[in-house]
Amino acid sequence: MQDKRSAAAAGLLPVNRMRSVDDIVAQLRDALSAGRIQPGERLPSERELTETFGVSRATVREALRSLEATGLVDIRLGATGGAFALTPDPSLMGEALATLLMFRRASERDLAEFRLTFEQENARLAATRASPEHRAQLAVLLRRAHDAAPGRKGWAELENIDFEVHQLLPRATGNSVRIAIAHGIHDAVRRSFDRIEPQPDSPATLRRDVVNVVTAVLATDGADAAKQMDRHMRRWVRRASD
Amino acid sequence: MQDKRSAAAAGLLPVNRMRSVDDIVAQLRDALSAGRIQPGERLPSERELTETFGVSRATVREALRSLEATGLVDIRLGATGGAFALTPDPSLMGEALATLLMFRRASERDLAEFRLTFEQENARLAATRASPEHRAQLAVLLRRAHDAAPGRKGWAELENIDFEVHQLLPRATGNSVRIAIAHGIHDAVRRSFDRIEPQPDSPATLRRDVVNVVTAVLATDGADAAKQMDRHMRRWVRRASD
DNA sequence: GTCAGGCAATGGTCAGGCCAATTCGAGTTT
DNA sequence: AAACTCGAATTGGCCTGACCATTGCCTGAC
Repeated sequence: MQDKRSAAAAGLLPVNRMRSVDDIVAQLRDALSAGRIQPGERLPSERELTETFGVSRATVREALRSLEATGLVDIRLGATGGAFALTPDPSLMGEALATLLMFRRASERDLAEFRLTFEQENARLAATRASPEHRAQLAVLLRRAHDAAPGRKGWAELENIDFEVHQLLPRATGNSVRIAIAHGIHDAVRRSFDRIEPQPDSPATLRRDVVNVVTAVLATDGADAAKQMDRHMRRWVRRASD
Repeated sequence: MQDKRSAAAAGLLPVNRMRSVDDIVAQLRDALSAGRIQPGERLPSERELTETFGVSRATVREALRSLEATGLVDIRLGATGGAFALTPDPSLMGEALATLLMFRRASERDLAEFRLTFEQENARLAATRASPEHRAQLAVLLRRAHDAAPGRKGWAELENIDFEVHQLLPRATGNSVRIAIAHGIHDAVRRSFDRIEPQPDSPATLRRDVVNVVTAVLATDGADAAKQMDRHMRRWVRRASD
C-alpha cells in the first residue's frame, strides 16, 4: 500500500497491469498492421503460438477471439483451418456505428445531420474527379433512373439506385477516408432506416433528385452537384426525423 | 460445391455452424442491447455463467473476451470485479475507423482533405450549440493559448491546445456521429503526423488560428467560426502536404 | 480411374486446478 | 474510540492435459 502511494506521488508508472492476453493481442495486431502478416495469410496454429508466446493454449485462444471480434482475423475449422489475416473491411465501421445507433436512439438525427454536409462534399469532389469508369457507372444509374417505373412499382428500384449513387460518389472522389466513412454510414443507414414508407409523391421526387445530382456530377459542375445533393439530403433529413 | 450451390439456389440455410461461444456472445449481446443488463451493472461471475450456460469456464471466458474486444463490457479484477456492462461509446466507432485508416494506409492528403470540411462544420455547429460546460472548457483553452510562451518553447503547448480544441469542438456539437469520427480521425492523425517540424513562424500563426477559432465559437458566430477554421485547416493541409 | 477408409492437423470444448488482485471484516494495537 | 494489521473470501488470469469434430489428403482396394 505504502509503496503504491509513494510511487504514485513520485509520478511513477500507474501500475503496469499487463494481462498476457493483451500483450499477445497487441503483438499480433502489430504484425498485422505492419504487414508482417499479409491479408489472407494464415497465422501460426494455436499450438504453435502457444510455444511462440510461452503461454497456454487457452490464453492464445482468448487473444484470437479478441482479434476475431474486432474483425482482424477469420477463424476457420478443419485441417487447413486456422486464423487468417483479414483485410480490414469498411463494414467494421458499419458494425460499430450500428451498435452505437442501437443503443442511442438520438443518433439517427445525428447521422442525418452529418450526411448533410458529407454527401454534399462527396458530390462536389466527385464532379471534378470522377474517372471515366466511375462516370460510366453513373451514366448507367442515370439511365436506370429514367427507365424506372413511376408510382409504387418503381419505388424499390429508385431506392436501390439512390443507394448506389451514394455508394459510388465517395468512390469517385478517390478519397479513401471518404470511402471508408461512407461505407460505414451506409451500412448503418440500411439497418436503421430500412422501413421508410414511400410518401405519395416520393418516387417522382426521388427520381428527380437522383437525376439532378448525377447529371450535375457528369457535367463536372461541382457547385451544382453540391447544391443538388444538398436539396436531396434535406428532403431525406426531413423524412428521417418524422 | 454442387451441394452448396444447389442449397443456395433453394434459398436454404448457409449451414448452421454454431459455436457455443458464439451463442453465448449473442445471448449476452441481446441482454445488453435490450437493456436487461443495464450499463454499469455487473454481469454474473464467470463461474456463475458456467452453470447458467452449461459450458466450461474457458468458453465463458472466450465469450467475455469477445464482448470486451467489441467494447460492450469492461472486465475488472478482484473481489468486487467482474464484467461490467459498458455504455456504448462513440470511441467504439472511432477505434474501428482508426483501425481502418491504419490498415488502408489512408494517405495524408485524403485525411487532410476530409478534415477540411469536417472540422469546419464542427466549428460552425459548435458555435451555436456548445453547452455552458463546453464553453467553459473552450475559455480555459483560450486562456492557455494566450499564456503560451512564444517561440519554440510554446510550440508543444500550442500543439496540445490545438489538439484539444479539435477534440472538444465535435463534442460541443453534441452529434455522436461527429464525435465518433473525430475520435478515429484524430487517432490516425496523431499516428501519422507525429513529426511535423515547427516552421519558423508557426507558433505565432498557430496561436492566432486557435484564438480566432475559439473566439468565434464563444461568440456563437457560426459563420465566422467556420471561416476561421477553414483558414486554419488550409494552413495545416499545406504543411501536411509538403 | 474411382471410391472408401483411415490418418493427421486444426479448432472447439471440457475438467480441475493454482495464482494474483481486491475487498472486507475480525481482531489487535494505539 | 480510532487506526491499523492480517487473513478469509471472491473474482478474474492462467495453466495442464485431455477428448471431440471438422476437414483435407493420402493410401489402398476395387
